[in-house]
Amino acid sequence: MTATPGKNGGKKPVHIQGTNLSGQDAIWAGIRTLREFDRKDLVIWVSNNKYRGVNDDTVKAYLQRLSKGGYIRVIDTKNYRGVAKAYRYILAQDCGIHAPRLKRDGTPSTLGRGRENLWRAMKLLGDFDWRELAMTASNDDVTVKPTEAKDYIKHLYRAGYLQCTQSSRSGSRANGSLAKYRLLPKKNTGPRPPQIQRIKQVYDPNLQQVVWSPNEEECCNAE
DNA sequence: AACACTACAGCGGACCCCAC
DNA sequence: GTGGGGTCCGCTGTAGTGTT
Repeated sequence: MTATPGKNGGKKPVHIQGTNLSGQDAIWAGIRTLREFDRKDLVIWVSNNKYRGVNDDTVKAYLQRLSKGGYIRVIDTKNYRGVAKAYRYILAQDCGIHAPRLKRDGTPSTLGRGRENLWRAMKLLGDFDWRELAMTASNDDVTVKPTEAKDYIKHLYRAGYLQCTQSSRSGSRANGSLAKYRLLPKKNTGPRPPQIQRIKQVYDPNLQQVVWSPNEEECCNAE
């Protein structure tokens, strides 16, 4: 299999996608609405309702994962003119509004869970330093390293999402303390965590916009 | 200890081929 | 002609290492 260079296959950066629903989110919403469906039903529903331009192959691949994971079940197959075959699925396990994140073999994926926990912990804690944030964001399923929490704080602070409520005191090791931060209420933009992209810019999927980039340092209000 | 940078693993989406 | 399966590529999130 060789991808044609000009076709630029592969995942696009979230800010290019320009939607607050991932393909999987849209597909899962369609499954929960239809309950019983074949692939064509689902593609039509998704394109009409949630996510214009979702690729048929994306639906196909996600259905495979859901099927392997036991979230949907094949209840029927039908033949077209005795040639092409189509599966009919039924929702077998409804885990709620959030689309299950699955690996190719159908087992749960923890990718991105760390950021979700950090974002939730910020809203929960009020004032926090990076150690407290990492501890609160960690649970049995996901371990958030302090350095990850620190990096996330750094970027959100630059993006103007966090207020520094207490500077760090590193002069004396005995009574030294870590800087404390607080999420600004007006920056609690929604349930989805702001993402630190590979090019180090901060993208808020709730607002569907880039809120800070290294080229626009002045947009960061260091308070 | 804190910060900066780089590399890697694995996921999501798209392309292509093949079976029916 | 249609749909399933395999594969590839770019991305994100995470881990590791070096520097200050």
